[in-house]
Amino acid sequence: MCNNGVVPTESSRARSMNETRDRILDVALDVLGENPDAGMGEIASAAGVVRRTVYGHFPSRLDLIRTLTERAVTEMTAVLTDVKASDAEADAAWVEFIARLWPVAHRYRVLLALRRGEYGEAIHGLLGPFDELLADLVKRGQDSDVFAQHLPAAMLSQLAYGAVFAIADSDLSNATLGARAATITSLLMLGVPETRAVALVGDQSYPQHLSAAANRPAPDTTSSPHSAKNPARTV
Amino acid sequence: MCNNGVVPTESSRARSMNETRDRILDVALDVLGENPDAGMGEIASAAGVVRRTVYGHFPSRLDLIRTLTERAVTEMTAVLTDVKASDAEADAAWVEFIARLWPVAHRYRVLLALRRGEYGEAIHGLLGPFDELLADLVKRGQDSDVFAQHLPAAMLSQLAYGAVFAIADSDLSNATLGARAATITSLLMLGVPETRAVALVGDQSYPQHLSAAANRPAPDTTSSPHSAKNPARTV
DNA sequence: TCTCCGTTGCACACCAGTGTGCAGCGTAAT
DNA sequence: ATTACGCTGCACACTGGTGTGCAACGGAGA
Repeated sequence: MCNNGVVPTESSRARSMNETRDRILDVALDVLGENPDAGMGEIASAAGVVRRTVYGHFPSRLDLIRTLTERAVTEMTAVLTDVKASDAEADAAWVEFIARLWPVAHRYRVLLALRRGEYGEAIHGLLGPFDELLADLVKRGQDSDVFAQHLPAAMLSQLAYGAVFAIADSDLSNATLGARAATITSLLMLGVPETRAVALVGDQSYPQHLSAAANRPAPDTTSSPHSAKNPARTV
Repeated sequence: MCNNGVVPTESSRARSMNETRDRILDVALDVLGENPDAGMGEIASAAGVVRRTVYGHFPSRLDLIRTLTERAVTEMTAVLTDVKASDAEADAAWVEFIARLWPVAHRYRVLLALRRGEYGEAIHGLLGPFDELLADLVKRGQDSDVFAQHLPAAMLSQLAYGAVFAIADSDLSNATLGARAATITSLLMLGVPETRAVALVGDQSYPQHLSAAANRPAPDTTSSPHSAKNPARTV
């Protein structure tokens, strides 16, 4: 043994093992994103391993999903706390939050789906702290009259970021204008006037270079290459 | 046989059979609303019959769910087409639509859940025509600059009425202010300015002509303590 | 009264998924 | 070369749901 520390300098064996583990987690995020009811077999083969191997890393399906969720929640929470730390107005903070969340939003969409279904209780519990953080941001906005108050902050925040994920899950998910649309939509339902919303997305995150593209770039009545099972599953 | 017609004047036997059938459908709507993965056994016992009896009326689980969905879609479509028939502005039509849908919204919430999951494809297909109708209404609003255009009508409409169902599913579901909150929220995300939204819900629907009709069919406050599994599941 | 038939209760067979045990294989470390 | 060990492939038991078959019960209708 040349390693008296804990984390640094893993043996090649241990490293490749962690690679497998991480790959399983990554792939599971995708697979479960497409079909929250996917079995361990599907996840395994998608990760290029055998079902038995998955059980070698995660004792149970719940364990895998919990690990998955903890990972995602940690990342999202980090972004959110960081954004909230700034002294910006709530609406600007929201825009920043969505902008930084967007690139990985399609990965975390699965959390909303996982919330229902078999392990919903557990996943819901893990998301609890994050939900509170988010609700707090919205509450701040409501208290400073930046956001509307037609709904309690807890619910309004859920609706707003649920809408963001719904859009991220749609065909617009990759397009940069998807981020813009998602941000504007969420701002609107938070009660931000459209002019203000447009102004915010215009200069806060995605500067001028694509400010013109808002109006239906692709009517998109047909497609839906996305979502293997249910096209346009929206909310 | 005293009955040469088809529907009218059923024998007592046939009537009680249809009662059982309808009761199963009704109960299934509630049970599946709480847990979309509920099995035939759960549905059966909730309806006060045995699992075997359910299979006597519906050859398969899919058949039950399809019948359920067709029923719901028919009702919702009727309301929507009726609302669209008026020459009101799109936003006013939307308000009217939500107002008339609200009393039964908690029953149809299950459709959104059913859309994912096992039979998602089939349910999605059945909802298709309704979705188009709804998208068309939103499109009309966009074309007349009543609704915003940050998203294509097809998606915007889904998001908006998804939000309505999400609110209907929440704790506010029974309170009349739930309807108000749902309407305002959906209007906001459709791009209607807050002042206009408030004005619309203020005098368009609840006051005089509908105030009595909006909550007619037995407030039904008791049934289904709601959300057995996941509290505040929102979107 | 007797017959019909919806309902019941229990019996199955049949999946599909989970989780485990174990022998063996290949490869990096010693 | 030998060991350690992650991965494989196959075995199995178990669970929980679906859908069916069938004898029996019981009330409404002839």
